[in-house]
Amino acid sequence: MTDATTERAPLGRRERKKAATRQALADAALRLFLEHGYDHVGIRDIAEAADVSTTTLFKHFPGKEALVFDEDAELEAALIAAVRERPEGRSIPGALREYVLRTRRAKGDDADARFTRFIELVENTPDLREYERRMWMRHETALARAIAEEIGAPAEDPTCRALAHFTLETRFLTCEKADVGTVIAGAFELLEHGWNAAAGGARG
Amino acid sequence: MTDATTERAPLGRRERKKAATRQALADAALRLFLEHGYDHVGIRDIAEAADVSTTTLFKHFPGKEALVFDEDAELEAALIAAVRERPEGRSIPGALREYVLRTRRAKGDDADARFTRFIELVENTPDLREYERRMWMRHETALARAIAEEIGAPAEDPTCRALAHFTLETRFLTCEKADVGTVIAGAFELLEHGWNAAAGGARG
DNA sequence: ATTAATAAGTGCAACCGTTTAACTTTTTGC
DNA sequence: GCAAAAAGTTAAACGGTTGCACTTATTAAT
Repeated sequence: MTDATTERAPLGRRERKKAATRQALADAALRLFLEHGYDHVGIRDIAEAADVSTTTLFKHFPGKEALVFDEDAELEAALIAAVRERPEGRSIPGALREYVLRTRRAKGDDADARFTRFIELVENTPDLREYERRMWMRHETALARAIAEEIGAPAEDPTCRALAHFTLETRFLTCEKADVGTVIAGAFELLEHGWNAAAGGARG
Repeated sequence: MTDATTERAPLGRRERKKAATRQALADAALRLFLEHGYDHVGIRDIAEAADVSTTTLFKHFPGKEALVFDEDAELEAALIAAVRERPEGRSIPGALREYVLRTRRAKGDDADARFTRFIELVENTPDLREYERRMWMRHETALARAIAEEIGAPAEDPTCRALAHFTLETRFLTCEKADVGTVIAGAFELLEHGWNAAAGGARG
């Protein structure tokens, strides 16, 4: 999903053109994907729809899947903040559960039909799901370090890393019949109790 | 890895030839991969080394990565058995931890140098790691059902599914400095305590 | 035994995502 | 102004994968 409202620096003629090309590519890609399905749209189609060559496309995006997703620098910051600035008396996995449940993309609530279709596209396209998962999982190390710092454990503490890993994984728990919220709750059932009971006692 | 010792049914001339071709392909692939590295060996190289055409290769294996891995029907059975036939008084996550630690492929212990090189190949090749992960994770549903059945929970119980998912994931916890065993232990630290403390009390 | 149906294997050309290399344009620093 | 660096563009290729038309070998039915 592309969000063009995040510009601030006074960018020169060149960078403006670059951004425009990038945007044209992302727009064309999303439109075509929604129209014909991810697998039925080729890189060459997208490039032509944006009136550039395929080589130019790959200068802007590292691969076909990346055409659909935006930067995620802010995502990691928010994730860490959820741990660091959690309300008084709330446990770390508790704060993480709240964050995951709050930021999970639900299909029905936001009135934006366009966004709903975007979510469906990702969920129904294995390639895109996999790509999103890899992107999301890259935050594991940062999250693990934040958790460890928060409780004064060594940066590589295995339990902290496991909590980080499992927390991030909750977003991709497969759910056939039960709805997503229930499955996530079930997962944190394990994690919260496990964290509280784990050796080391004085965990926040 | 290929293991030719699992034949039992009296197979006809045709299926014998088929198996031979398949074996030739797998052997050639592994040999070439170890020799030159996964990325430096093309499908066409492997096909030629096995003296078949690329079309034939894809009749036997669904993709390049599959040339390296064997069937995994037995793996799932063993996994389920670890839960079902666990010793008296041992908890389910306890049995799973024991199974995971026992069957994890350690580089140094088995005296087979060939096998060691095979493991290194997989671990150093992102494509192969990903493929192995996907194969392994396919057992999630079966494991979740076995766990649920074992404690008399509904087949789709979210906590059981979460335990299954997280258990399988332990094999792919990234570890930069700490060794694998320590990280797995840290993960089960969470899971075992969480499972014991989770609502439902009478869990075995 | 002949024959029809099935399945393995072949060769080739194509498709698709991605990369390379050569070339042109724009920007930047002197 | 001007040369060097950076970014943009293009056509061609590469590597995994698939489709198609065809040959050959095995099995099963008549």
